[in-house]
Amino acid sequence: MAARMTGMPGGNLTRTTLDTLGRAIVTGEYDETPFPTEAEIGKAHGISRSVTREAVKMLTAKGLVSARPRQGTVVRPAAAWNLFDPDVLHWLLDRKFSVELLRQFNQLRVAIEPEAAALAAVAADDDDQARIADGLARMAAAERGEDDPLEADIDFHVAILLAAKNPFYAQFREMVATALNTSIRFTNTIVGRSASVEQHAAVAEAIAARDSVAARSAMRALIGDVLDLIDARGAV
Amino acid sequence: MAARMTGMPGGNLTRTTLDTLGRAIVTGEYDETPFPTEAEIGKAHGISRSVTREAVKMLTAKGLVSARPRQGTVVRPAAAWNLFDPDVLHWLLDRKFSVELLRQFNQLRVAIEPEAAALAAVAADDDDQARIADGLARMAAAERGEDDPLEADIDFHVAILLAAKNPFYAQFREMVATALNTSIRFTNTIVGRSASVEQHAAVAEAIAARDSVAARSAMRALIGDVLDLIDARGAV
DNA sequence: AGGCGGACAATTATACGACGAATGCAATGT
DNA sequence: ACATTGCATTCGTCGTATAATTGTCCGCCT
Repeated sequence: MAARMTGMPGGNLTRTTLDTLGRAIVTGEYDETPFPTEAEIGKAHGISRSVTREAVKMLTAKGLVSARPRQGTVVRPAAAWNLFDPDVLHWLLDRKFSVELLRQFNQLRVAIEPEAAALAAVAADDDDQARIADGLARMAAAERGEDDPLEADIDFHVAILLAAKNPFYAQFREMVATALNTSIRFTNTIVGRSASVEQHAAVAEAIAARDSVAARSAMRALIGDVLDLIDARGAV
Repeated sequence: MAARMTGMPGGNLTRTTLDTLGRAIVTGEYDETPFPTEAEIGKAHGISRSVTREAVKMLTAKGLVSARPRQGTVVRPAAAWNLFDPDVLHWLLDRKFSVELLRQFNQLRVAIEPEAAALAAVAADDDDQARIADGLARMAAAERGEDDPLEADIDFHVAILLAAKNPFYAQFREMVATALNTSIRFTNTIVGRSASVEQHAAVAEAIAARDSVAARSAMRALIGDVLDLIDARGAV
């Protein structure tokens, strides 16, 4: 009887259940219908109540639901969701690729990354500089078709986030990675990225020259362009 | 035999266990000694394994630990922690009030809040404007000893974050609140906040005038001053 | 008739016990 | 010395039972 979904990646039952429920919640599957009870979830997925409870507890930890006796488990308003949780963000970006969400996320990037570049200009050590330079080199190589453009782009931005030497900025690492990953098909199909490498180079040079102000404005220009692109497209 | 810690706030056993374990982890209690087994945790706290597992699962959801059979549960490196989780941030700020952490957090605020103010200048509706004005008024009142300065300050900043009309910015709501809450005893004991109200007023006026640029720079100046304060103190 | 209080029921919270699966480690044999 | 095998440990999963909480509803009192 048990579903025995051991074929799924992650192997672990609780994890797969968490994923399924998380996705269902962010796709608004329980906006009208009430969230099922533990017993119902278990029956529907062919899992025991222990597994169900652990998955629900993890959803609770991420702010997606809250549970009380007699009331049942209820989906919390989206404002209470922990958007910076990698899982939650992943589910959100996967659900249907909303341009609106992409715009909002890049509005965040335009705040974070310029400041990260400014901090990096001050705090980056030799390893950080090397990593940034490497990311840039890979972007240039990708331009010539010799490397993966997405990976290179991600590496570059992540290198700067890490070079800021601030754990809060480092936190955006996985977020930027997943967001870039899902947004690339959008931004890249619109415009050639010929200018992009130059802009990235400007950022890298400013950081290498330890010029905080220049690094900040270069990065702001870079992401600002992406935002303009999205706004232009979104306003259609 | 069971500890019956029903006197604790939050009432719920799993929650209190989560809190205890979370605090222990961020205070580095398991940096040397290995993380205990589920059975050990249960025995130590006088709780069943179910509760233990659910608490550990929540820690897993927040990125603090990872578990594998035979290997046991291990504390993940701090870089993997979900710093933007309200619980995690709370535990961190509570642990011993590190000036370094406060500085790093305000380095984040100096990225977020000016941009939020700029967005608010564009997107704020009448309710948002009213809330911002109210926060400012309360700060002024607090200046005269007629209101709680901390609450007023928090309300003001939160109002701007919400006015940005971007869920990612709204996310910082609880973070700024808790951080301000714990940092107030630090920043407030150093300098009188006479100038502070004026700076806040400048931000509010710029937003009311729908002047993004002015709002951004005013907010940047405000938090920049806080940062300078911390840097001056931290550099002793 | 209307408000109020208590019984009832539904649902999560907690607990206990058992078995399975994975895996690091050691013993063992070649 | 090395590969293989067996073992012990620990998390993973399951099932069931009981407690606690609280919304709902019914009946009683005013």
